[in-house]
This record gives sequence, C-alpha cells and structure tokens, in this order.
Amino acid sequence: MSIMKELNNDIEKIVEQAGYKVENFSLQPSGRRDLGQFQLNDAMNLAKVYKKAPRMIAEDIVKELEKDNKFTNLNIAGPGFINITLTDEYLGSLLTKIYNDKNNNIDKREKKTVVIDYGGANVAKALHVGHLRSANIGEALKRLAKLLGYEVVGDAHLGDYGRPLGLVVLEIKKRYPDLPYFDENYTGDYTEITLPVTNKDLEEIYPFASNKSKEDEKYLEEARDITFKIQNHERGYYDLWKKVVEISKADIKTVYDMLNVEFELWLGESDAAEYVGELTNIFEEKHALVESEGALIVDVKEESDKAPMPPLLFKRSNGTISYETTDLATILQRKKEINPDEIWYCVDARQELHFEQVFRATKKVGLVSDQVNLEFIGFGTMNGKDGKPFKTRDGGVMRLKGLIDLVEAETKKRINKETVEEEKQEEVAKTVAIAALKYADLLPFRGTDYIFDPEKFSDLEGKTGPYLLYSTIRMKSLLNKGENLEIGEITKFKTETEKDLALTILRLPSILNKALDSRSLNDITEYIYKLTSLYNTFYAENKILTEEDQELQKSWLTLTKIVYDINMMLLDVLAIKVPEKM
RNA sequence: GCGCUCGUAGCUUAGUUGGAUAGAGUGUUUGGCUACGAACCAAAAGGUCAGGGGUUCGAAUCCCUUCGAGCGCACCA
Repeated sequence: MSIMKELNNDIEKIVEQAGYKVENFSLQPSGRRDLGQFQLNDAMNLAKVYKKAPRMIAEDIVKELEKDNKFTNLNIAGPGFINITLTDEYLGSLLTKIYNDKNNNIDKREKKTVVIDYGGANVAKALHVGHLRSANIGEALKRLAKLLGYEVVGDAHLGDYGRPLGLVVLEIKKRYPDLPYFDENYTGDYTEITLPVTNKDLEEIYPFASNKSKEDEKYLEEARDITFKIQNHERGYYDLWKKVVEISKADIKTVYDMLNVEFELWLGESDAAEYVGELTNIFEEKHALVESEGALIVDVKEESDKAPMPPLLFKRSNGTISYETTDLATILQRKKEINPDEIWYCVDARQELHFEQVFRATKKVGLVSDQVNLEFIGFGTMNGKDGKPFKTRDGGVMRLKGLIDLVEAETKKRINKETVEEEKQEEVAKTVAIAALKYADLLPFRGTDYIFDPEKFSDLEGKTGPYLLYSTIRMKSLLNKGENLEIGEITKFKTETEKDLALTILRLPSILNKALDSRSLNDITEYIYKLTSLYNTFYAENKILTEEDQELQKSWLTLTKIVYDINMMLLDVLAIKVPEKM
C-alpha cells in the first residue's frame, strides 16, 4: 500500500474519532496552496447528515488533527474547508520512504486476467495514421494494468480473413497465372516457393482489386469463389493466402516495433474461424438464431432501449459469416484458451453499436459467464483541420510509416552532435521522433475526437515527448556527475518549489489508479509533464552540485533520483523509450 | 428522423463521481547561457467555459431547453 493511502486512512480514523463517518473518504490536494497542502471538503456534506453547522464540524475535526504533530498550519476557510499542511520533517520522511522503495508510492490491485484487443491492422493494407491511437492507447493501458498488478494479454487481432484476402489472391492469380498455387497438378511443397510479390506490391494490389470488384461483377464473383476456397482450406489457394498473410504480417510487425508495441498474441480473425461451428451450435441450442430475408440474425433488442436496435447479423443470405460472428467466435476462443476476467476492446468510437450488439448476443446465450466484463474502450476519431476524418492532400490516408519519417526529419536536425556519437544519431533521432508522436497522441482525452495535424506531432518544444526525454536525460546526467555525493534521505527543503514537487510525487498512486479506472492515459501524460516542469523550475532555481549545505544537497539529489525514477517508469508505461543522450 | 459523442484563450487542449481565484502548451511581447545539457527557465497580455433557464452553501461539471459540429443506425470490415 502506498504511504499516501496510509496517510489517508490515518486521517479518516482521526475524523471518526472526532465523531464523523465519511463515505468514500479521500484527502485531496489543495486547490489553494496559499492556505494548505491538502484540503478536506467533507464538513459541508456532513452538515446535512449530522444537522450541524459545517464550521462547527470542521472545528471538531481540526481539534482532533491538532493532536497529531505531523500536521501544521491547520485552518478552516470559507464555508468549512479544512486545510492541512504536513511538517517538513514528516513530508521529507515520506519521500525518503519512496526513495527506498517505489512500491511505497503505488497501490496495486487485486489480480485479474485481462485480454486487450487493440490491433486491428489489416493484412495486405498499410498501417495508416488511424491505427496510431489503438496501438498507443492499447499498449499503454496494457502496461499500466500490468504495473498495477493485472495479468494482461494483448492481441493484435489481425484482419486476415474475408473478402479482401479473396480479392488479393484473385489479383495475384490474374497477374501471375503460372504460379504453382494455381496448378492443379502441382504436388510439391508450397512453402518452398518464393512469391514474386512483396509487401509493397500487396499494398498496391488490394486497392486495385477492391476498385475493380466494384465495377466488374464477374471479377467480384471470382473473388467470392476464391474467398470460399480459402475458407475451406482448398490446396493452393489456402497456401497462397497463408503466404500473403506471412509477408504482410512481417511488415506490420516492423511498424509496431517502431512504436514499441508488443503483442503477446498475433492471432487474427482466421484463428477464430475454427470456433464458428461450435459457436453456431451454442446459438442454435439457445434458439437465438432467427431467419430474416434469407439471413440468420440474432435479436438483441432490450426493453430499456431508447433507440431502435438493429439485429445482429450472424450469417449473410449468401452463406458467409459476418464480422459480428467473427468477433463472437473470438470471444469463445478467448474463453477456451485464456479464460479472462475481462476483455477490453480498444477501437474507434464509431464501432460502439457493433460491439454493443456483440456483447448483448454474448450475454444472451451465456457465451461467457456474467462475471466476465466485456468492455468497449472507444476513442475519438482523428480528424483533419476541416473537422472531417483526416485525409492527405490528394484525398488518401496518410501512412503511419510516412508520419514517422516526417517527424524523424525534424528531430534529426536537433540532435546534439557533441554528445551523441555519429553512428547513434539516426537511432536517437528515431527514438525522439517516436516519443514526440506517442506523447502528442496520448495527450488528449481518449473519448473525444481530435484534430490531426502533422505539424503538431513535429513540435519538439513545450508540452511534448522530446521535452520529457530531454529533461529526464538531464536528470540522469546530473545524477551521474554527482554519483560520489551523498544521497538517500530528504531532511530539508529550501523553497516551496521543492515542496510542490514532493506533493506532486505523492499524487502518483491516485493518478495511476484514476488512469486505469477511466481507461485513459491523459491523466498520466498531464501528470508527467507537471512533475517534469516543476522539476525543471527547481533545477533552474538551484545549483545542486556546488551546493555547500550538504544536508540540502543530499535532499536535492534524492529528490532528483525519485523524479527520475518516476519519469522512467511512466515513460515505460506510455511505451516511450529514453535514449542515453540526445 | 432516432441515438451516441462533443462545444473551454487566436490555435491545440486539461479540468466533467459538484469545491475556494478555470490550468497548460503554442503563438505574440519581453528578460535570462564564462553554474550541474537553453529541445530549458522566468514574466506579461489573452476567458460572457456556445446561448438561456433550473437544482444548492457552492456549477465548466448535474437537470431542462435552444443553437452548432462530428459520428452511428443488419448482408463492407
């Protein structure tokens, strides 16, 4: 348990001793630092319960608090705000405990297993800027949940199934009809064949085939036929499909690697396919499937619905399964293979209705136990400056790789040529670029749409990833230079800045838990900026290495180390790497 | 039409289980490198929290309403 939580519990007991019971007691950082470090707002609410003037209640509480010598400057303001300040000695001792063990500044949670679905990349299509959010948010949520004690499994959940792949295989057949894959008499091993198609070709082939299928009915019919063949594991077509997936997956992986996104599982829609039969049986046993206009649907309406709820499409009139069904099969698969307590879907907010339908159908037939929490974690759309979904100037989507290159070109210009060895400069430029990109993306609240502007991601000053890296590296450099000096205890504060810094450090456990509760990273991105900029103020105010008061110097170095450790931990949660120098 | 998400400084935004004086960054103006890394620090100016009404000790936050924006509403995924 964090020391802040202990302090919170101590004060709750003191309030009880004063004769008052508060629901969900929580000590809050003060909004008026001129009056105190912490504030208790409960006297106003207690006034109604105990039918007593709030200021009288506040006085009772303060009287009890005064008995404890770790508090100072206790006062009551306004209608009954209680302001609490910790003595320097006590505040310093709290920080020393955090220096000794960072678990004193974290509140872990009860263990549970969570699957996070945050990939959604499609085979044979380039990752575009729209994939940035799910990758960043999902990866960071996963790391945050892990830090707080959950078992977490991230799944890339590749879009590797269905008609798009049929189209790609068809187009390859048109272009290279002589490949052994299409030769019925071929009896050799397909894995030994080198495909004359690169990932780059695939990215061109899919849009080409997709457009052609819209104009050419016969072509579309052929694609449907090939899709069917692939799904039935027909020799040749199935093997070519696997090859295409393999090529594309390798490329997708390199982009995710750049973003420090690491999936525990690289499963795809096709991996859930083998569960469709079992899934259909379950739905049939529960009599949940209804025929409608030649298709099989599941009625997912509920009485409390305010809006019309369309039925879930289980099987299309042409016999193929819909992506709702694929998602249902995936839930069944995860239940059988992982048996998680929760499944989180980190996807674009526009998919909310789809997942609502899937979740309802899941519950309707009891696919997973009622205890299992299926959660839709939607994020806002990336819009262009015109307020519409972002498009490049020529109307296309901007590739993720292109965006990374763009930012990298900016960071490259700023590399410190004197501290960074020449052979490392390119790698450092990339690391800093990724930091800029990820931090800018994680800064706005998850739920709302945000304006995507490539220039915004290229900002390297102010509230940005590079600022955090720069400051953190500077702390490390300072600690290295002072490695022979004493460190390990905080006994003295010189200015309010240091105390602000100390109080900000103590807020960490509640920030982490709030972030996990709201499934949003902006609490963390805001916090790390606040902490770092406060540190930079402190850094500019004092000359630490030449300070003559050794007790003060020791306190300062200890403070520096604590902030440095928190920064490293939080940047790791955000999946942002810190170079040695930049 | 129905539903969902929103509207905060010139721009991008935080704050939304109700708390005291709405915070940042950027841009503009200005000051600071012969002190530990200036991708830094300091200061100024910039707000009818879309408009109106209500709830109460207290509203950017909750409720109602008007205006405006984006998105979704079964055989694409």
